[in-house]
Amino acid sequence: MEVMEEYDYTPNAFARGLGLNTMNTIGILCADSSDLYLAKAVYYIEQSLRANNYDSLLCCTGYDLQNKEKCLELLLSKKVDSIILVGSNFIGETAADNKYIRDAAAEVPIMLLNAALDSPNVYSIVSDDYRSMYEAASALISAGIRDILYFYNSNSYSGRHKLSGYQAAMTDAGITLPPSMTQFYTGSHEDIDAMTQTLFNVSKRGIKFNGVIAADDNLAVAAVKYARQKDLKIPEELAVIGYNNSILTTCCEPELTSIDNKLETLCQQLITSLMGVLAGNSIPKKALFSGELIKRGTTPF
Amino acid sequence: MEVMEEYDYTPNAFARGLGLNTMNTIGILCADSSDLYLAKAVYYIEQSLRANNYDSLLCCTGYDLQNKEKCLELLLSKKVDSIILVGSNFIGETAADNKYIRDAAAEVPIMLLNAALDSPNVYSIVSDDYRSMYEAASALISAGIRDILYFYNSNSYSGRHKLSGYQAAMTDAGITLPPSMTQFYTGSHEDIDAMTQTLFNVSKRGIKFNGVIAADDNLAVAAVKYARQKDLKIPEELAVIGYNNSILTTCCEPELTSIDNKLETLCQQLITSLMGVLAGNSIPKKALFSGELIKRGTTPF
DNA sequence: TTGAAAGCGCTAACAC
DNA sequence: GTGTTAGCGCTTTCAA
Repeated sequence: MEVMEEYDYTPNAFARGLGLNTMNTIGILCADSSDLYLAKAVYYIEQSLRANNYDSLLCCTGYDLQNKEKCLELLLSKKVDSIILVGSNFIGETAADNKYIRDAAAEVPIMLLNAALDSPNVYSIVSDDYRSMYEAASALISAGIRDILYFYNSNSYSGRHKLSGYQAAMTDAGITLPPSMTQFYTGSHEDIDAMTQTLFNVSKRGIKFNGVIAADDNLAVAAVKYARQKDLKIPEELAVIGYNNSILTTCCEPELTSIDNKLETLCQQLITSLMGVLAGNSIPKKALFSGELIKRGTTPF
Repeated sequence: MEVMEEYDYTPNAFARGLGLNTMNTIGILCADSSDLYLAKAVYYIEQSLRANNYDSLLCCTGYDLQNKEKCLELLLSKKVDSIILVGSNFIGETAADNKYIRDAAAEVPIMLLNAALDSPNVYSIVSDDYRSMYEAASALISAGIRDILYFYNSNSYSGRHKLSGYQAAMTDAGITLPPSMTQFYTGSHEDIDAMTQTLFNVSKRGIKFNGVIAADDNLAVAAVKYARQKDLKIPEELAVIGYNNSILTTCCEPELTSIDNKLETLCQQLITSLMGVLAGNSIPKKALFSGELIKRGTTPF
C-alpha cells in the first residue's frame, strides 16, 4: 500500500475490464440531449449512476430509426453493462420497429424511460401520461371550457398516451371531437414562432377554441403568444395547459399551467431498478408513476 | 471474413483497449448538463466526436471545486484520450484553483470551451465575450440609453470578461458607473421569479435604469417580466439584451434581443482542434471567435 | 504472404 | 493466509 501510494499507482482500467468483462459503464441513448426535457433526464440519470459508481457513455441518436440502431450496436460493442433509452421516441408502433431493442436486450438489460415494451430483459419506467392528460382536460371541462384544441408534435409512445388521455376525457364528458381539434405540428422543436403561426392558421380556417392542451411546454408557450398577439385574454378567452413543467412555464406571462411528470423521481427509480437488475434481484418489468397538474396563470383554476 | 460474418463476431473492446492503450473515448466534464447552454454544448460536442469515431464519457460535476477535481481524476483513471471542460466555470481566478487542470494536462490533452488557461497541453476555444458585451452596451448607448444595469450571476472566466466589456463600453462613453448598476444575482439559475424579484428590490432602493444587459437569457427574461409587471414599455422605457440566444429569446414578448456566441461553431472547432492534437499536429493554444448581436423586440434598434 | 508467440495488466483459481 | 500462475482477447513483432 505504501509503495502504491509512493509511486501513485492507479490500476489499469482496460486490464481490469478485460478480466472482469465489465468497465462499470452504462450506455445512455438519447435522441437529442439539447432538448430541455431530455437534457434534464440525462442529467438526473448521470448523477444517480455516478452515485452508484457507474460511468455514462452518452450517445445522441437523433430521431432517425437507422441511426438509433447504429448507436445501440455501437454501445453494445463497447461492452456497456446496460443501456438506458431516454425518452419515448425509441419505441415504435410496430413490432419490427422495436426489434433492435429486443435484440439488444439479449445481451444486456435495457431500461426505458417514459416508454414501455413488454420483452425479456427490458424494464420500463413510465409516467402515467394518459391519466395526466385525462385530468388536465377534465379540469378544463369542469371550468366550463369545452372547445379544447389538442396541440402536439410527436406520435411517440408517450405522445400516443397523452393524446388518448385527452380524447377519453372529451368523450367521457360527452363532447364530440372533430378531427380538426387535434393539431399536429411538424416543424422544428425549437421554433416557437412557427408553432404560433400554426395556431393562427388553425384559427383562420374557422376553427374555434377557448382552450389549448399542449403535449409540451414549447407548444403551450406558442399558444400563449398566439393569444397575446390576438389580444385574447388569458385565461378568460383562452386557457392553456402545457406539459413537462419546464423553465419555460415561468418565462411567459401569465405563467404557464403545466403537468409535472416527476422526471427526477422517474430517473431515480430507473437507476434503483437498474442496480437491482445488475445485482440479480427480481425487479418489476414496469413501474408507473403519476404526474401532477401545476396550476399557474393560464388556467382559471 | 465469412466466418466472422457467420458467427457475427465483434472484437472485444477491452482487449483492444489493453493492447492499444486507448478506447477512443473522450471525457466530457460539465457542471450541469441540464443547463440550457451547457446542454447544447454537450450535444454538439457529442455529435462531432461520434462523427470522428470517438465516444463520450459524460461527467456532471456541479459547481463545487472539490467535486470537479474528483470527476477529473475519475475520467483519467478510465484512460480517456482527452478531457473536454465544457463551460467557463472550470477556470478559477487563482493559480491554485487551476492546478488540477494543469495536473491532468500532464496525462492527456485538455480542451477548454469558453475558457482559457495558458498551460502546456491545454487548448482553449473561446468566444470573445468581452467584445460582444462591449458592442451590446455601445449599441444601447448609441440609442440614447445610458442608465444601463448590468445583471449577472457568475464570476467565471467568461463572466469576468463579459463584465469588463460592459464596463469598458460605459467608461469609453464617458458614463461613470455607481457600483449599484452592476447587480449580482445569487439564487437558482432556474428561478426566474427570484431574478425578477431582485430587480424589484433594486428599483425599490431608488436605483433608476432604462436598460438592462444580462449575462444570460434567463436573467434577461426576468428583466422583461419585471418591465411587464411594472407596466414599463419595452423597449421605450426599458431596453433589454440577453446572452446566448437561447430558446428563451422567443418565449417572451416582446422577443428578446440577445448575443449569439456561435456555440455550434465553437464546438466544431474544438473537436477539429482536438483531432489535430491527437494526431500529433501543431495546434494553436487558443482560438477566439466573435459573437453576434441578434436584434429582436426588446431593443429600439 | 502467412503463421506463431510475446505481452498488455489485471483477476481469480489453485496450490502451498 | 500467502504465493504462483493461467487466462482474458487483442496487437504487434518476429520468424518462416
